[in-house]
Amino acid sequence: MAEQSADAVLERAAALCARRGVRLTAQRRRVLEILCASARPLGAYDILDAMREGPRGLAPPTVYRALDFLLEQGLVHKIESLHAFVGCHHPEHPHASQFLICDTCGTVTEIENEGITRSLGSAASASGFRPARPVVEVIGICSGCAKSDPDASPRTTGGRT
Amino acid sequence: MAEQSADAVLERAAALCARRGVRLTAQRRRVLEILCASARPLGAYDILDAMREGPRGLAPPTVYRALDFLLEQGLVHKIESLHAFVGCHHPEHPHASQFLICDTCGTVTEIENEGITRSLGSAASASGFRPARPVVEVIGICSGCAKSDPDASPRTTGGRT
DNA sequence: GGTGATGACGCTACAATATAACCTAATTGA
DNA sequence: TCAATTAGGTTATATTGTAGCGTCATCACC
Repeated sequence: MAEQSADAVLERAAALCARRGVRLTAQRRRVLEILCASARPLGAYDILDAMREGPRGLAPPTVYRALDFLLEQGLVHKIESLHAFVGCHHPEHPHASQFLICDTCGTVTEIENEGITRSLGSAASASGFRPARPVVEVIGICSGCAKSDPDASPRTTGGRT
Repeated sequence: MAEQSADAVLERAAALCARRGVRLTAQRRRVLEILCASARPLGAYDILDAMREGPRGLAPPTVYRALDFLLEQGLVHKIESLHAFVGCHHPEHPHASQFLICDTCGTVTEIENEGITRSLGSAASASGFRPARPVVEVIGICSGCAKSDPDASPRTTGGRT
């Protein structure tokens, strides 16, 4: 996510980890760095490739372990419908993960919509369901792409899944 | 989904397809049947196994092709966070797909919450985003599991992804 | 400074999910 | 009936994610 300086995000992540008594090791930091430097979500193997550009050859478990850590700490999010990961902009406070995913240009926008959060909560409690991890991913076409191609239709099948 | 007679669902699916002029072939019907008979979401390879119990040996593309068709027709839904599929209860009218997924017993409940739909819509339009396919999957613990084990904590990592 | 416990990582192998590509068979519409 | 279209069979392979094990680093404590 390039909208904030990656440095700033990294710095805040380090502070957060220190405060929580967990270790932001070199590998974990590197993965976070790569994710923050990307404007779009990256697959685990994309990250792996990026890390291999350095000296050493790494294997998938290294990346997945770093991602597990970063997910637990709320420093990155997983986009389930893309099998991909993005850096989080505001890891300081817990929040639902809600995303707008452009099917044309691939950019992902994290939103924090109180209405969605509230509706989800009341829908869950109406059925006695105890929510732990909400996944909200709206796939569609972002305003930029809609403008440049007003007739664009999503690659995604149907509209009624 | 066993809450409605699978026969009834199948019958309505056939009628829908006829009305739409698309073909609910034997393979497609079989996949839908298997999904409707299951109380829980099934992976593509689970379906494949179930289909292999008959005479012939089938390959993955057969199942994935049938699933693509059923998804397009809104007869099944994909649960992104589980890489699995469920039959849809009310394919007649288009609807957002919203699910409560129990992390303990694995059951998936499809809900249709007007508030969620509305919030998603307004959040999207606020950013000029044209939504095509909303993915709403709340992972947590269902009321039944919460009752039988009040301290159950989700298998899912963290609460703050 | 040792030392044992724990956590992080390298590495190999493999499991699970999904698709490409090509060909044959069935169905449709004229 | 025949050409066009759609569905399905088959092989191979791509993509995503884990298990399991050994080694090294770090930390708490003596």
